Amino acid sequence: MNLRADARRNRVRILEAADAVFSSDGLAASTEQIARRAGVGIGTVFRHFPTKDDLVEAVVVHRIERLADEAERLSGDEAFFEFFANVIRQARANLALRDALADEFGPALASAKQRLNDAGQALLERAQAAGVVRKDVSADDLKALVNGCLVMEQHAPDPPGRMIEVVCAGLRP
Amino acid sequence: MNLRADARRNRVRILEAADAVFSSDGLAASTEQIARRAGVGIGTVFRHFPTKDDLVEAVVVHRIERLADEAERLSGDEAFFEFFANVIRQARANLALRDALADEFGPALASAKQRLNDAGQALLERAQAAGVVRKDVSADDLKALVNGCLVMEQHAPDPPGRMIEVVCAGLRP
DNA sequence: CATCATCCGGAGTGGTCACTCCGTTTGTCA
DNA sequence: TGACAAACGGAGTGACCACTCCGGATGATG
Repeated sequence: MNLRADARRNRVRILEAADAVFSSDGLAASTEQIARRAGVGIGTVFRHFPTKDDLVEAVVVHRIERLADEAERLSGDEAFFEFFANVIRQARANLALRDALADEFGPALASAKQRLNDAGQALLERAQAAGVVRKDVSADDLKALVNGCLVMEQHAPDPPGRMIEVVCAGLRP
Repeated sequence: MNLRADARRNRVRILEAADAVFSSDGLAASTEQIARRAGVGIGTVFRHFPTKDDLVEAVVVHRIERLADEAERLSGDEAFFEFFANVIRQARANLALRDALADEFGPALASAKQRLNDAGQALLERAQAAGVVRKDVSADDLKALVNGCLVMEQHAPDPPGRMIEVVCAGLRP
């Protein structure tokens, strides 16, 4: 299971390059672009990560898990709105995160997204119980709201955050 | 400029096929798929419409112009909300319209979209003057709101229209 | 009916992508 | 230091796309 020194070094380089490229260009960026940036052949990328989805997961899963962690740590009646705004803000700044939330990839990413969704659902229900969010919004609507609001923020002119505010206002009873 | 009889017939078939395919599969559908459905070779499609954008425009522009017409005919303080809901509802039912609103294509489509946007802007300003829409929303936000709400409706479970209501509620002062 | 411009069909071109294969290089360890 | 497993590099493969090209078919015309 121990990698050779050069393999270990290249693996790190590939992950750094993938993080940079995916973050700025989105997950549709080509594997070759990542290989170039890492100073490595394409074959090397595919030995370390046999599938593009594997590379995507290696780069993105921990970001989503951190989002879920942050969500689970929130408290208070307004926690849901903080969660919502936080997800949008981070995904707006990171195209890898944005694409990971919008599209389907490997199973590890799917379960991380499930965790995030569960955390969001808990906050949503708490907010609804506190009467700060309308009751006709379900947990299944959450992904839709997040992705839609993300598109709004992406297309809207500066200053950022206005669309988040509009949607959050619409979510109140 | 008069076409031969078979050319005229094929042109109609291609337009019908393109309308059907683009509407149900989106504008990313391949030209070959349309040729097959029209019962025609790919070469024939490209003689009538030298570029895929040309074909897209031939199918979609009149739909957007009809939306603009409807918008210009609206009146009353709630007209903006009717306009907004109408655009979303139609684009949700027609993937060609959805993609045409979201992405860039030829110049004819661009100017049709401009007309639609102008009509929307007029309604927005009227609504803001009447005090039914918050004042910190600009005309440039319109496309963002429409596209984002479209994504919401696409991802949200039934019944349709709930996301429209949330966003419209958020747009009120 | 013959002639010919017009139009048709679909194999072919060039581009991009994820992914593979194998000859070559390199780290490791006795 | 020599020998070998491990890792590398990048040309090659196959799939999909928009778009082209030209030999053959066909509708218009006198």
